[in-house]
Amino acid sequence: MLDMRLIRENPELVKQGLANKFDTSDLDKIVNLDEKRREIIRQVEKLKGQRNKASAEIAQKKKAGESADDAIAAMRQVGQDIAALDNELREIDQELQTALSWLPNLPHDDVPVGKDESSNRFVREWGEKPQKDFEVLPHWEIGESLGILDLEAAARLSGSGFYFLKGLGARLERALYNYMLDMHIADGFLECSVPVMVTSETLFGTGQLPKLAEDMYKTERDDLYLIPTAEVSLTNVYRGEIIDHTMLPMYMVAYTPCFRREAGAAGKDTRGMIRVHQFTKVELVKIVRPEKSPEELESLLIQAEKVLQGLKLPYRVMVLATGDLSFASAKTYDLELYAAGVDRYLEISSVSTFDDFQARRMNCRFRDAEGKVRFPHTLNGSGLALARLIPAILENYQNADGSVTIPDVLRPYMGGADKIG
RNA sequence: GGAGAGGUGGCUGAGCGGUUGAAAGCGCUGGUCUCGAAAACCAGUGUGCCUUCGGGUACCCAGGGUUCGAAUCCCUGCCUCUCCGCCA
Repeated sequence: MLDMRLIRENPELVKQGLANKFDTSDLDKIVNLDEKRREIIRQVEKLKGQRNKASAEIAQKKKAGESADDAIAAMRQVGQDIAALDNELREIDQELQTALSWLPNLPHDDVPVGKDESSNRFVREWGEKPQKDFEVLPHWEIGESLGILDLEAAARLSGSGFYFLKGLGARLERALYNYMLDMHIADGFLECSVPVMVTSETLFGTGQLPKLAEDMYKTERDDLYLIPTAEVSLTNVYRGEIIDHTMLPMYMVAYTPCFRREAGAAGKDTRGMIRVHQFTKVELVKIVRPEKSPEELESLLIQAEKVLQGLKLPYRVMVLATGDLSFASAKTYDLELYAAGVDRYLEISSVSTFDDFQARRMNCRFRDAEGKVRFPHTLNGSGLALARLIPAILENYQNADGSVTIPDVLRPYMGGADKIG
């Protein structure tokens, strides 16, 4: 949620930000609703002042045993006027809140302006693409031939867009998330195990609702959504609360399944486990003091990179263009992992700062050392997505004989095994 | 799922439909005292909105309703607790 005060006082700045994000919301309408809202508040509060005064007098008279019938009769009309204005105010409030809830966050000044990913800017890269003197099979082929990935079984159970790992494949997933969790915990993140079904209020808080309703699974009977990312459960942990500044910065990490309908993605990445409806992910979330958030973003990015460096997987860092940013994000770095079998870069982590956009939607605040109540900044980053990591390992660590070498750092988690196959 | 009880400030906990934004206690902050600390005493201590910056107004789980007037009465929803049932 954007600050209404900012919109009111600096509409041109907000308009520019929205334009850079290629958002077409009618900001003038919002400014007008806001003005109308304040006008009604001025009127109704004046009447309420009268009413409160009269009520006190009525109470006094009754106490003194005098008749207050005249005063009561006189206030009857005022009471009706107040009710009418309150109704009008409620409607305008609702209209204004709805309009505000559809406004995306504003991008930072240093985010490249552009309508899609072709404007994303290269930041840095790490590692060498593996040189292979044989044809590297894509992960779905090598996975099937090693007997560790059974996409047919997954389709039998759930239809297209699911994966079924077996044996050392399932073990590899477990090794990966244990490796990642251990690393993040050692670096100060609080390990959390969280609900994967949440209410619409929770999804509103992080900005998935109202805009992304079509991209999520919903349990109609109970009105709960399956989370598309653990960001939702972690970030909302103090929704509606005022926390003490000594709790900041708060670093959290959780391993969860994630659920995405991938509506509108038909035809893209139809093979293998790169784009699926259910995948697992280790997610990192930070809640921090506003003045610290730029450096917290950089260190969060480094935290995600550390996983790939440990696994010796080559990647590049991109900063997303304004048009490629998600609804709630003010600035996002993508980590793109090179996978030799499909011969392309896969988005494996998205590291974002939301400024106070999510905190406002969640109404999550903190009391600073001076006792002042303020909105914190929230950030998150994948650390990392397993359904992209496993294909990259199966492809980049593939050997000519059809086996796959297990990265050094995972071997302790794999019962000492050094290769699959 | 069935039966019952209940949701009040950071916490505990009062609160006949009418000076109740809300007693009291605890906690916290500042002060006095002290070489310093503890104790004691004194003072302060919620959030949002509107504002002509004097103030005004709203909020006692949430949303409706009754009333001149609601923390207090009524309805709906959510949540918590106890007992039973079911169950990993």
